Amino acid sequence: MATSDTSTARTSTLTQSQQERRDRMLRSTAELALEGGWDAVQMREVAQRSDVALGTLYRYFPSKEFLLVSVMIADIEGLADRLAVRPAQGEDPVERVVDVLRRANRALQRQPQVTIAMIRALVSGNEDIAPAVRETRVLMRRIISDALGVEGSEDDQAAEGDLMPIDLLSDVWLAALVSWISGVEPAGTLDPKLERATRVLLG
Amino acid sequence: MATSDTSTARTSTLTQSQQERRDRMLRSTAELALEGGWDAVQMREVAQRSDVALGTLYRYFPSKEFLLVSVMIADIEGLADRLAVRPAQGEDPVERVVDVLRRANRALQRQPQVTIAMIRALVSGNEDIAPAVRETRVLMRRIISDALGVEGSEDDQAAEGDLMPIDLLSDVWLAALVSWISGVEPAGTLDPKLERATRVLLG
DNA sequence: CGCGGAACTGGAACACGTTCTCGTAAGCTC
DNA sequence: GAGCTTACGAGAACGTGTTCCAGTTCCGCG
Repeated sequence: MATSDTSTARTSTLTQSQQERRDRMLRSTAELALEGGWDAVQMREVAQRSDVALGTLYRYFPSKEFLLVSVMIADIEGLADRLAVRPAQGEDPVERVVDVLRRANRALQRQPQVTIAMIRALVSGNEDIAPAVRETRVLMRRIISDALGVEGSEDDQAAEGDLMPIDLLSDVWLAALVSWISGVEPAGTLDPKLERATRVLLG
Repeated sequence: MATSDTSTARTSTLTQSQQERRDRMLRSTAELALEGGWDAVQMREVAQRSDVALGTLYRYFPSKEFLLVSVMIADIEGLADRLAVRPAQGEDPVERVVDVLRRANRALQRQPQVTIAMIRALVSGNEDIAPAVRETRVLMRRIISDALGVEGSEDDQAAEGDLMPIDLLSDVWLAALVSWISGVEPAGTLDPKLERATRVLLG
């Protein structure tokens, strides 16, 4: 759903070739991040691999952080699509959330260098990417609440019901990722920690 | 306690003049961050204000992030000292935690530019500052558990009792700070969010 | 005191994110 | 199709974090 929607605000004003250019840049970024992490994602190199001038890269993505957060958004949308196709396992809503978080973390840890680079950009504090960062946070929350099977009405305005535990859980998720990329905790502690947190917060 | 301890590992091997140099550099950093935030903390400028050569600055603090995290550690230790002198208010342990977090946030928000710069360094993902980052996380957790009046034995090994809620709360605290510096949430939402989180997690 | 090594200074040099300039190509309107 | 506007390409240029180097000072030790 997310990838095939050609009428969104972001894609509507781009020609075909522009869309392709944008995709190339995102792909090159992911490639470079996969090969050498944050340091390997160098703007000149991204531009070159994408057959695009440096200035063009900056026209599409006004900073390195913006570029990496954009990759992250695309990644999360991909994850959301996969989750839509094959929803979380389990009868118990809590179990489903645990399952989803595990799958998400597995995907993230499969390419640690990429994840680290993306999270680093996400929390960089760069002001000009605030909307993009907000979007990732919304997506993270949505992944959790979808798995939980939230009973709220259509408009996300209402349904204050029990949003807070979800908010808290997504905060814990973010903090866990930050702890990981900061070298404070090894990757292996992510899942157990989040599983316990899920049971405490939603159980 | 933290500031007057002259026998710790970090300070024991430094001469008087070296200790003074180190203090000057930390002070200059805080000054510059106060004036113009992250961008204003420029290594050449820090060195110049501290009457120190650039190379010397780098001998003491191997990166800009390390420098700012060091300022943060000093800050938190100062806060811990103030808390030791005038402990948190309230009969109820949960209320005390709420109170402490409020005081901490007030201190942080009084100098938003400084805080933003410090948090940005804290979550930078820079590998060579992992120990320092770990230290700040320990200090943050300690502030919470002290306020809560944790009943564990002396050695922090044992007392698994209910450390997790404290861990979670400190994670939420970090995530809230990150949300703030990322421009995802305004500063004003920090306190209410943390207060509700505290009640949910510790209540 | 004299000496050897570590610490410090001043400054050049390097790397990479970001900006700017200028000429060319592409797409839109009449 | 002609002209106008906007996007793009190529590359120079700038700023700042970081490293490096040659010379100097400081400090402990014989």
